[in-house]
Amino acid sequence: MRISELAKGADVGVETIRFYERKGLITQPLRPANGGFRTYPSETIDRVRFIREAQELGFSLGEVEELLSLKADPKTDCSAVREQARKKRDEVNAKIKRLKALQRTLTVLIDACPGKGATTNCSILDALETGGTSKQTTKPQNSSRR
Amino acid sequence: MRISELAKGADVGVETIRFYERKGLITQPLRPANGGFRTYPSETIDRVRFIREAQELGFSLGEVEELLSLKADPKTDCSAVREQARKKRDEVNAKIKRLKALQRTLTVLIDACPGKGATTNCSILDALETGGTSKQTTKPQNSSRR
DNA sequence: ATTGACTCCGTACTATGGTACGGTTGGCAC
DNA sequence: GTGCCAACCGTACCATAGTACGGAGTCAAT
Repeated sequence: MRISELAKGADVGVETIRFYERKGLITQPLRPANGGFRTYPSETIDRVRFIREAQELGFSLGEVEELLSLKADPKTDCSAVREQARKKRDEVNAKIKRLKALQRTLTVLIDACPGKGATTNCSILDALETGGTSKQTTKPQNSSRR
Repeated sequence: MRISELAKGADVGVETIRFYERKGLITQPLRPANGGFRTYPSETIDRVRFIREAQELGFSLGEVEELLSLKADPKTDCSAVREQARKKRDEVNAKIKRLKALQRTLTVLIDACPGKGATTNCSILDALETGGTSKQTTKPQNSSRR
């Protein structure tokens, strides 16, 4: 398939494909020696879709690369890969937990909100105090400036 | 409290506080008429912390503003606020679902990985086929380019 | 009253993740 | 073989989210 078909299939622009190629997230197929256009394997669509999905879930392209490279060097041992995957899974779990906390806060807000009248108590920051999204209520007083 | 104390309390740089002020995410206290430095109410720490937390959970500053403005205009009816909160909660729920799918994929990968030897089958994209993170296996063939 | 740390403010610079532009070449149809 | 669209490629530009910088003002201690 050609680049425009790939882009369409993954629902991104052609420029985005090229951008990912420059970033090394997808490998650019060689141009045929006899001249002409590059042809992409259809699996690349899945790869690009995965990139978008992971990105929308809050991973940077750098992190997406880490996720994708869970396959890595075919001559190295697999245990490192598994460790990486575990680490990533923990990260994802942590993120889920925090999102659930935020979700609870929003529920507190929704329940507290009378649904009509002035917007007293309809603040997410007020709801926070009741429901709690904060990971750290007591600050650890880190002295080192950033 | 002064700006540096606020920044320290929220674990961000002073410049970040100023940046949020420019963006309108936090209101800049007036400088005392008789000259001198601005003083910030301590609640602002919570506000800034919330901004960081929401951001890390994948909300843009624009979206964070939407979350924070779930309080909005004190003279308008509260039902709009509640609707907004519901919408945000649904967004958060959707994100949690997708993260769970990714988490399952990672688990499939971890389980499939022998833990030693060459890294065959230790690819997240292979695991995807087995576990499934894709929200849409059959593409909706959207004709409009982007 | 001078020093030093902090504040204020504008402007400039950075990184990330694209998006657009313009010129050239390639493929294909008529 | 002339058009025309798409691919190719480099460079430029954009928004977001800060971060750094330089000069002037402020506060507090010595």
